[in-house]
Amino acid sequence: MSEATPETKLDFVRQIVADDIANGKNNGQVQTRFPPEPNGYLHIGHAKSICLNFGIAQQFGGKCNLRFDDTNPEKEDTEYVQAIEEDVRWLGFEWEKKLFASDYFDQLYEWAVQLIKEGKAYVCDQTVEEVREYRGGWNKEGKHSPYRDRSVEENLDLFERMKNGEFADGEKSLRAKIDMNSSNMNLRDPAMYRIRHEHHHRTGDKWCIYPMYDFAHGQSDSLEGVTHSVCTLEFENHRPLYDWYIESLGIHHPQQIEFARLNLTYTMMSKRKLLELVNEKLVNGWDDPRMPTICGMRRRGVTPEALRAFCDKIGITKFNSLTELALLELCIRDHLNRTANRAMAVLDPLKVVITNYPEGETEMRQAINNPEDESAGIREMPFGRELYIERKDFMEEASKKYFGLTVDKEVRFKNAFFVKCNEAIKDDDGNVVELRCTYDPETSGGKAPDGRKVKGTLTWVSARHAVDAEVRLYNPLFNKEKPDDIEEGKDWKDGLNPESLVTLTGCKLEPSLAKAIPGDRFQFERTGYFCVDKDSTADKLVFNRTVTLKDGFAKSKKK
RNA sequence: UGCCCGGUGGUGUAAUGGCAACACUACGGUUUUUGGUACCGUCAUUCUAGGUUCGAGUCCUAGCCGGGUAACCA
Repeated sequence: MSEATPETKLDFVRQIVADDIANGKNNGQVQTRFPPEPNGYLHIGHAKSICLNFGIAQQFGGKCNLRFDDTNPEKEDTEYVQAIEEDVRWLGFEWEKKLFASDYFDQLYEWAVQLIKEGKAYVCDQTVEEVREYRGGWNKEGKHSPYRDRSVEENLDLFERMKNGEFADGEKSLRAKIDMNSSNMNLRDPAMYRIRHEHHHRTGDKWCIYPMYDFAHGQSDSLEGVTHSVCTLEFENHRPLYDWYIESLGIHHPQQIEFARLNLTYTMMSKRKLLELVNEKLVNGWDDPRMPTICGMRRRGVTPEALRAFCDKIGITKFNSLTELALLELCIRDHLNRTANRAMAVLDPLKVVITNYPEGETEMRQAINNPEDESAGIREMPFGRELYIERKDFMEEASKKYFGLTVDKEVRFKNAFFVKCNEAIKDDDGNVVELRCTYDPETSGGKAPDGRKVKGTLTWVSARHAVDAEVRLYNPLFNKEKPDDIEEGKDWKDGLNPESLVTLTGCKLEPSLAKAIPGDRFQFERTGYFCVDKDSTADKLVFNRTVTLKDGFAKSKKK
């Protein structure tokens, strides 16, 4: 269970945890939590946090909860709760407890009353605009709200009446009485409760006042016995407030630790913008395989193992980094290379007729399912007179660097024979529509008895037995490494890649693929990793390209 | 403009005062019935300037650069 070997380097968060255990802090216990707000779908950035929080618990013999920070009913919904649970489980983690901040609304209310009684909180009648004005600025002192010195009795009465629904939204708020001249804006009498006559997805209409994140998060951690409250960097300035509430209330004090969120090249991580892509139908839903969402990546064919390996490789620091998409692709390829069975598929078919192969005859050729995994076994695929190869595997004129077929050149058809092209048949427009070739029956093992060698090995499928499929090729959703860097006068959506989805129809697959079901993953040899999409039916197969293979030839061509 | 947090190859991380290490990318090569995989090789004055120290990427000071931050969002 423990991934920590003596050589394992601990990131700074794990180092803190390890030190705390060594020092006997929290009685050597470790409790973490993953605390999403159920207002959207999880993306790969959340995966980093999930792997960190659950990973720490696993590694140090602790526990990790899944807690929904559902303190703002406006944007939240059970649809998201279910999706989040599914995604966390799919990633390979199981929570100790499933919790909701909304379960603590009664306790939180009592704590608010306690702070009022201690003169540390007051009901304020200022409008949002007035609060902003009175807060001052970075170089501007704050001013006390005229309601700051209300008596405890009045505050108690007013707060109860807020709860009872006697006031309209925005009419009043409960504020912490801290320091209107703090250099940290979060401490200039922050709001604790706001009035929202809104239906909550779990508490229904019981409440019309809702606690702010700051007044709910730390106390929720505390209630759950969280020892290490790990969150992202933008909450650094909230830590003093987190600590202030905990200390004022005199309750168990978890330690908040902040780390840098994930940034990926060619990828947009903003929840708001992802929502916009979905709403404006710029993508086909949250699980569009181009989306950086966990469900999108799942549909695309990415494995949880690959995602976890990625999260492990990127490390945890406080540095605002930009990770290259290539690293994610490496992790995906690495896992799929070991686990995905090989198959032959021709995405852009060009017919090949083996003129010296008897008409109407077929023979079965053996193919290794996975050269990286002997236990995957072998399969058979039919070879005959008419075949398909990739159109790009034939060139009329080619340099010596080209390993494909040209007229008068011989190549190997993988798992079959040496094949030589004799003639390219063209249509009236001059397009090559068919290759007339001959094969050498003596090369059945893939080698020639006379020792002659071929440079190229091509993939192929039997025309008579091939099954048709639609294949969806995915490219990065954005053209730019940093889609958030928006040029003057441009919109972030101008950076969308028009070729992020390329749909191919009439692709020809080896017959064994006919029985593939949604979720099945394969390596189409020499092409990439593909999985069966959920749109796929027995009548119409649909494949998604998860990631291409590394292509050394394409690279050398670029030069 | 204040406050907070950062800064190590193209990228991401490591080095916990003692030989700057690992991975990715790129480039070159070996092997190969996938131009895949595997394997080998090449790529750094640790942001700058001072200081402390026998010794500084690491500690101190200043500067420069980057990020966060002034919702009744999280």
